[in-house]
Amino acid sequence: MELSKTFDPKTAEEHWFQLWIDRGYFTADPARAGAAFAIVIPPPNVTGQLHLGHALNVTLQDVIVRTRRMQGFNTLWMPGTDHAGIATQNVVEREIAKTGKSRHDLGREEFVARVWQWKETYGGKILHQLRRLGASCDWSRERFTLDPGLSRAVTRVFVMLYRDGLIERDRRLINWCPRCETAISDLEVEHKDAKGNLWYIRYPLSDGGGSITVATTRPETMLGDTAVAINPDDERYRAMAGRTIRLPLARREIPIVADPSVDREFGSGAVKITPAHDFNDFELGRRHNLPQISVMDTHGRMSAEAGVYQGLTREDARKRIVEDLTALELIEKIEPHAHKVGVCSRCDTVVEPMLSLQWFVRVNKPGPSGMSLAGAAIAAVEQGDTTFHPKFWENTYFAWMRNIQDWCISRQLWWGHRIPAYWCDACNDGTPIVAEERPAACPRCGGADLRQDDDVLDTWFSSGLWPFSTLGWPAATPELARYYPTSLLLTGFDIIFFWVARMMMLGIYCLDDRPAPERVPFRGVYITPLVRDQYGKKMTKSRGNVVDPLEIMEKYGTDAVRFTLAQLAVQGRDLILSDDRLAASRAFANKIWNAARFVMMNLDGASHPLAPVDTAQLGLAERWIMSRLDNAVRDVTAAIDAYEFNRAALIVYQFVWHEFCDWYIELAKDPLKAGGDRQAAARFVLVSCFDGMLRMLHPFMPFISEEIWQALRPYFNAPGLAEHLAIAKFPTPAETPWLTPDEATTMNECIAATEAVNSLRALVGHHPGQKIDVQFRPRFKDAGSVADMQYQVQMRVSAFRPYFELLAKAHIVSFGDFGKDNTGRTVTTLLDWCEISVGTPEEFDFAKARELTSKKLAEVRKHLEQHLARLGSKEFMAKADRDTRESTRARSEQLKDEELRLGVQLRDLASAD
RNA sequence: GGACGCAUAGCUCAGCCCGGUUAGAGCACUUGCCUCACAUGCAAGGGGUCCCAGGUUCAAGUCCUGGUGCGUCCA
Repeated sequence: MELSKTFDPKTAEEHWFQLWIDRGYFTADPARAGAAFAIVIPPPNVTGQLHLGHALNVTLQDVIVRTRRMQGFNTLWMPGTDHAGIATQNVVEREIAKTGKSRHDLGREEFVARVWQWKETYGGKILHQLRRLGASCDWSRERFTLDPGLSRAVTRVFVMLYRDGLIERDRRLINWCPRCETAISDLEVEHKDAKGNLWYIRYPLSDGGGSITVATTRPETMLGDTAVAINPDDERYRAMAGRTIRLPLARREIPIVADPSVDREFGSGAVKITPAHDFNDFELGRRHNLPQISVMDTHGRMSAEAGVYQGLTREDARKRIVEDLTALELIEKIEPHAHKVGVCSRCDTVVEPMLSLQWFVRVNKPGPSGMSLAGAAIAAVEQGDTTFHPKFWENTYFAWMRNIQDWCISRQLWWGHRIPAYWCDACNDGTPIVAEERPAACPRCGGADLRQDDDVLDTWFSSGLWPFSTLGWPAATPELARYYPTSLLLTGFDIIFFWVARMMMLGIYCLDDRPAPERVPFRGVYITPLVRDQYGKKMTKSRGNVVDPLEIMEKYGTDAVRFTLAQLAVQGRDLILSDDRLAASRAFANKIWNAARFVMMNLDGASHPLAPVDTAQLGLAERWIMSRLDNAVRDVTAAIDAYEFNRAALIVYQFVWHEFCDWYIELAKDPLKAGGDRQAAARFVLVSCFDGMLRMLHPFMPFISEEIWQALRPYFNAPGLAEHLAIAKFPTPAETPWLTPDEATTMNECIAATEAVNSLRALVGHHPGQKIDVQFRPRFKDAGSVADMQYQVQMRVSAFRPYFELLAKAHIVSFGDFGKDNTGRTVTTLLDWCEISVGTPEEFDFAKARELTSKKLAEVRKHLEQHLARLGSKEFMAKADRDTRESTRARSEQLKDEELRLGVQLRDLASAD
């Protein structure tokens, strides 16, 4: 079988992915043996499009999942999507709007049906995009947060929390999006810089004795003012506390109150208090028992409370009110003022703090366990039941959890889980009936006329259950027993609050029947870096610098994109993606492909499987590359275990390119031509090495590795060989070392000597292919005779001579005398233990060589001085540890010798022309 | 206003936790090679006040303090 000249990513990607799925390789079976390794995917929005954040997240998950699967773990990677309440509703509303209708025209039932229709048609898109990345999820278990099973879990948790007194309905100030017409959580509000004004408004005192000036950024809310506040320590206003003012335009009397929270430096030092439209004012109002007057409706228009301004938008009302106040000469001045405005993260509309009746989760109230939801979630991380990687993200988690506010979970939407609370119109009791199933009749009056609460739950409420609702909870399924707690969660830092924290709270609460460390939803949380563009900027739609992963996958191949992302995934640092890096990864794929072609070509005529080879009888080069492979395997395994994806990728890259291809393939060329046992051994090692290499590479580049592995598979001689690489065993290092330390040194010396000759070859300008004569000479003078030293060098060289002569395209002509220096036309380089000379052509310009040698000499002198200075320092000798002293002394000896030899070389070079 | 992260070659980044050879990689650049796996390649080479200032130490890119610049999150 022969491999085509170039690798075709597209064909391989489609073919192998389909095959893996058809064979059920990714299908989890809780009954199967092996320690469990489970990951739930952060469910993307059904409305989502694949972006680089997903690509990174999924690539890293796949790297770890594929590794664990190959290591024999019982692996589950749970895929799915969430229903994204507001986002999805918005998409469908926009669609309906094209026909000139609103959702209200359709009615709730019809509208929800339309959303489902939309979901069935377009909702699977992002999951298909994840498949194209090669995600080895158990696709047979795909879940959606509105699935019946998951919905049952949602209802169950709501009822549990309600009965435990941890959910309550309350009238509070919440963030309201007037465009989406729903409550949103604090986290769904983005704070943006805005240029506004600071209006200084004179409020006349009721007793006619002058006025007090307040400064505000929102004059239109003045109609809802119920006080003016000043700082009790502010001499300017202290006397006014307790007096009242007459609120302009509204003609109400409101008090002046003193409160230490008022910032004396801000504006005039006096502020208007509007408890129904500002969070700070709300708190202050509570402390002073102020009434709350809401002056806006759910559309953000002025309400009946606003009197003549009723029906105006917030913006128009502001204009009118400022005009009217101006006419009354109550505007003292207007200053430009930069401040932050809260906008809805979904639609960018300015959010309105609104007084509203909503459902809340009481996250700080002690539950049946004695701990609050937040408290338990904090404790779990403190105790190490769940660990963050990198660890510093735990600070972010703690900071937020310790300041967490009650969670407003109700949304005035139609798309989502409807709150399982029922109201009886007959007895009109005012308390809801909360139950998993709709009750047949009111338990209080027996009335059958029950109305379900109109609100739906925040989408994060259901995503908060994801790690166990997807496993079948509340039923006691084998999956739940086997895979919970999940092993790892990979997600972005931006949803530590939204999602991670909520899963922690709800997981610990729901799995209460287990011992403490088993309650948490995941043992580890790996926070993925942020992907930035090549200028280091965050990718955002508004910047227009969003890179479409599918496009780059098309251009470079999925394997190359995955490899690049893994290689750049450094813990705790953002990731900058550039075309250069992607191109380098594509070149890497090409390199591997061509190495495979080389091997395949040289297997021509070999038996499949290859005849077994006694590994103890292998040559040095063969055992050397096997030992390097083991080394790489060890390091890669450790790197993946530590979630150091960049290091793991680099190790694979270095081994494949700079050990296997650069050295072993070159070393194998000779035996491959030789035939017989040497050929058989080389073939065996090339194939074995490739096998190990591909297994190690597979988690990063699944497609090309599988493609090559299949081509080589017939030659593998192993009992119980897997049919496909996707389920083959991840390599482990041999139990006994392939090489003695001396043998390892020999190969290192061989490589160093080859590099030295190449360098000299380039210096003198010999053609790369030309075979050249070289001379080895002893470097150190020791107690023995010249003949002894020569003999020793000769012995060392003889250990690698055939390899060296092949690799360096060199012929060793002699082992010259030490001290008898080169006066001929040669150039020389120093190795640790010898020096090597090659002859120069007639026309060679020695000035170049002299310059090089002088430069080296200067460097050596500099370092020698440093070392001598250290050795000459009493303190160093007294305080540095013995090993350091020894190595410094040894190094200085070596440098001294190097200095001497370079000096001699320089003299020789000077006399050469 | 509070907190966190980052600063090393022209670019993108390792190395720092745990101080001690001549500070590395990829890309880019220069030179020479179409050497029968690969020109998406091979070989060689140039390129670094490790942001600044202090401190600790026999010894600092690495540890500590302060500063500057950039980024992010939370108010």
